[in-house]
Amino acid sequence: MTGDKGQARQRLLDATMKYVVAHGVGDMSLRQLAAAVGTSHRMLVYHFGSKQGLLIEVIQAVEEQQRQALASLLADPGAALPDRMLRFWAELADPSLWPAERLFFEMYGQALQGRPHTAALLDGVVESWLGPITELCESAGMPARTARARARLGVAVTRGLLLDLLATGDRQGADDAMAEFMAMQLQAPELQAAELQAAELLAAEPLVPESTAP
Amino acid sequence: MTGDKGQARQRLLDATMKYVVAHGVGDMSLRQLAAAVGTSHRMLVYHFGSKQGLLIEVIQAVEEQQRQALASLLADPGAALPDRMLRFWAELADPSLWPAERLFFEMYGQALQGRPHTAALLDGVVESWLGPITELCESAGMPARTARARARLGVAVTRGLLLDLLATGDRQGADDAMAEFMAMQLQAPELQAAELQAAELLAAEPLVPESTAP
DNA sequence: TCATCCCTGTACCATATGGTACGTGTACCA
DNA sequence: TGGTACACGTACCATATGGTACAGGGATGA
Repeated sequence: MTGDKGQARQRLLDATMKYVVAHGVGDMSLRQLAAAVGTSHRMLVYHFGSKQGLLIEVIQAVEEQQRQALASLLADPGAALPDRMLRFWAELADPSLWPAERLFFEMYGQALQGRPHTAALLDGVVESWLGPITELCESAGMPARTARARARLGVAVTRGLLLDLLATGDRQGADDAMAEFMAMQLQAPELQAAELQAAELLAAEPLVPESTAP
Repeated sequence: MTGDKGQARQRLLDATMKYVVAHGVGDMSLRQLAAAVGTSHRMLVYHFGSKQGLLIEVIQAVEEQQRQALASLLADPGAALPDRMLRFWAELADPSLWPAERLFFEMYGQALQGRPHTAALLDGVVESWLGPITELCESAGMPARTARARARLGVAVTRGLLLDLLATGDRQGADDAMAEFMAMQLQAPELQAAELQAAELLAAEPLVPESTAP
């Protein structure tokens, strides 16, 4: 129809992304997908070699979208740090992004269980965010170690609250918790002494393993 | 062998839990499971009715373990709040619990995507923790609204850092971030003014949806 | 001894899956 | 005009899956 080399393939990949964002990646079969995107499963194998190949491309595309989201966080350097964080949270918490975030956590969970392709997802899943955010914190005047810990904490808070939001749908509750975190940061921008104290407590803690998950 | 009614069933359920904790629940087939626990897939269907039935029981068992973990958090009321939180984190972060936590996040991700059985997992996944922890915070002197937000934040931090830890294996980094959070709490136990300010900022924020996940 | 009940295994079935063989159409280039 | 490369569909295959029919095994109680 088009004739342009690779164009059909790209069209299929885009349609697949849409389908996967909407339906998840867990119980995806080539035939269902093909029917949904208006082709035959034969074509998917033709263009992507195998189901694995397709999944890998999808995951890479998701990673690419993440990197772009990160880049957008670093843009607009005019605004103050808390303001930028608020904007970022407001974007992430918007329902229009929920399907993509569900997909992210689904693939994250599968990757943690060692699913072959998804495993690569874990490589930079924390580190790639840490660098830039750490710089952000340092530019706000924090010492290096504090900045890194604070950045890590920020990523954790964001993901944890997103998990909450996706499960409960309670936007108000999640916003309140994020506001609390912001407030704590505004109130306690520097706290090397207390931080050191807490770290020592943690290091000296006797470990008492017990039943299970959080 | 035993003759006691229901005992064989319980044995299979226990063995299934072990298998599922170790291998995940995503690509579990009755035959693989049966081979791993030393029986035939026929018996699994016999005892649990269907694969669905088995999964439901497994998930209920996981939830039960969660409730027990929560109960253990509330025990030992002698220690101070930050100390108790540190103990709790030290327990959760111990590698012996990682497999169970991987399973938790895997099922969480599947539940977010609407997998039939797992969906029930989301019901109390946040709320059941919020109540007790909120009480904890209130008993530490926080006003009600702050306490609830702080509790929600605590759950988010814990789960977020656990996600980090499971992906990176960087115990030190996760501990540092948790210590930072503790320090922030010690430094800023009361902050109604700043909290309100942040909440208003968040409420007035113009929403600018963009690409994708966290 | 017989009957009953719980448990277990073997063999089987229908289905859905990922992947392949083969044929066709269409555009472009020589 | 012929040829080549890409795109696409139909039919098919081997396999693995969840679930079922059937046939006991072994213990308990009458």
